[in-house]
Amino acid sequence: MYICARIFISRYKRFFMSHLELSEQEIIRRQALQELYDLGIDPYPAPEFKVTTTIANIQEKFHAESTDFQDTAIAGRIMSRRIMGKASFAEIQDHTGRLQVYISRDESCPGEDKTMYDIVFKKLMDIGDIIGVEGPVFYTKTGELSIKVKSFVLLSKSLKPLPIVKEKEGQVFDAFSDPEQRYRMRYVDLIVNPQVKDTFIKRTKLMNTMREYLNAKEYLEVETPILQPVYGGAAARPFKTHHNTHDQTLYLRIANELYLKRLIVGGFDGVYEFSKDFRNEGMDRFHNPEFTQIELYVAFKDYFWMMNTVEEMVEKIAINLHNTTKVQVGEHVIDFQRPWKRFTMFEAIEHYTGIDISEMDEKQLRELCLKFGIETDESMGKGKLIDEIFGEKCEHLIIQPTFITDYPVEMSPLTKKHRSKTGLVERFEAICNGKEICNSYSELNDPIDQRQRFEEQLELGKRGDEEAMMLDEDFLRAMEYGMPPMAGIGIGIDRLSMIMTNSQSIQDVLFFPQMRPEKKSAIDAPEVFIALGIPAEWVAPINKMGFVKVDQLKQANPNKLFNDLCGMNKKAKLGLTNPRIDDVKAWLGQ
RNA sequence: GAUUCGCUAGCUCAGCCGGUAGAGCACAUCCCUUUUAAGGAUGGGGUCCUGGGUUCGAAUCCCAGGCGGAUCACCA
Repeated sequence: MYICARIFISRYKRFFMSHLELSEQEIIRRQALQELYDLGIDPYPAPEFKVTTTIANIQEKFHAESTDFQDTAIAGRIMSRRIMGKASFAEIQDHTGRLQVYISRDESCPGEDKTMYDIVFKKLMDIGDIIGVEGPVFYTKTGELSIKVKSFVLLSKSLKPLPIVKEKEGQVFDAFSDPEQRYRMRYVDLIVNPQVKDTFIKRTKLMNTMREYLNAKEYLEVETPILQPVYGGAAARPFKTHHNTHDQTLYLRIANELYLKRLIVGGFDGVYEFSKDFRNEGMDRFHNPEFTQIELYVAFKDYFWMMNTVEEMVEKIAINLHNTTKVQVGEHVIDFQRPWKRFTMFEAIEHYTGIDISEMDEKQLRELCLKFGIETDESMGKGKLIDEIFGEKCEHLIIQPTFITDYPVEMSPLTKKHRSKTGLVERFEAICNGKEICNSYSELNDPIDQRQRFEEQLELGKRGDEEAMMLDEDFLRAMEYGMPPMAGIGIGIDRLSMIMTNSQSIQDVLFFPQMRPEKKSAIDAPEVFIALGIPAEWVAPINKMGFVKVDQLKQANPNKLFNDLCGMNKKAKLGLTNPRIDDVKAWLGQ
């Protein structure tokens, strides 16, 4: 009895309930799926489908006199269909583009049996299905490049209707543009919005350009720990996790700087890593909790050398992606042609505010912040105040790629002191489109100085700076063995990708940006309803009426519920035996 | 976290001085052998985000909540 009920429930879940939950179009597609099986057609076949070319290749190489492309086979997704009796047109999309195919009944079914065209193509296939087609390439009467289909095969049946986006002369109709849906269902976004694919191809090309550039210089691409017992190398709040075996707290890395430097101590000349870093902070159009940066460390170089290197590398990226050093970003055209402008931080502040702060002490800087309307608090040292002034008054105004050099020592605990200017360090950031795209220094390699800087950080931490760095004893030990002088840099891949692809939001350059979990309304399992004495087949209709929890159902008016259920049975042609009013009252415990 | 805007059919959106829920595309049926954002005709399709309140009556007005966008704050 128990087993019988289980079997019944599971069958009913699969067919009956599922149908009530699905949209009409989804039900129709599932019926088509069954009809395909009935015709002996596997909607998800195993054998390889051999494509002979890509759509882009056809579009590029075919012309009216071509004798190639007589036996062309392509595979892709049906994006539109126009059925005109014995002849139809469909658009197929592969990974390179879209092409029209022409399917006529007599060309695709030369024999007596016209089932493939009349039933399979016209009735059982839908927009979104993935098919393979074979036939010659030709131009239609209206001059549209097409494939005349001699045969076709269904490769994957689509059960959910795609959003239909149409476009003519650059004007887009019915765009699939809701950001939430685009980011949550990136696969759909990629199918219907071709420019999205392009953005991500550019992002990969950007990283490949860097990789090729650095490999050509024989720097070694390495991997370092993501789970770190002591996080460091940047100022940020971390994600915290726990390793059971060692009963140990671990942090997801906020940067990989300290590990790469250990490798330089170990004797590598140049190392780099594309690293996913994690910072437990706010989210907006420039910030995602996980993000990518490349960090590069090269022994025996200084920050001037690094400026030249990053300039050259980023210029190369612009050229590889756009065939020019000029890139359209929002309203601006940004030119990455070398050499980039260079300002010291003091020069930049003087340039944008007219005030020379190079001789000011902490008190004067605090007063200046007050004058500029910049909020300050007691935890802020001199360096932080200068950084605030720069951030508030300069950074957003810098559109063309510009190096800002020579930062205050307080903000840069891992940076070598300036060779000639006291109170400053040999550090630069490149600013572009009002945002930092990289951060670099002549790296501190004096272990005594480094220990002192860490201790100053601890002091800042005590003053309330939540981002002050932790003291990393193992890193200091490495440095005590002797660390070569070196230049190091971190480049934000997401930020740079945004600029290089003219994207407004970091979410547009991440395939799967972090989002809140999708809300699932709490519902009671069918068994809970059945326990009230409700026949299994009536649970789905009751759910459909909005009663998804039994508590909710018990509040219902039994007379109305009885009427509604009988009404639904009739209207939706469920073919069920109506309950009696006393049954309904019994379910509700009345 | 704060402010603000949005959530209506599979998709894009209208309706919002309260009175039977709409359009285009998509879908279904029929007709049609070269169409192109779209062949023609007919038709089906809704928990108007959720919950509460006001009211004879709420997609619409009020309150609370959910999710998302934008701006701001922290940060790369």
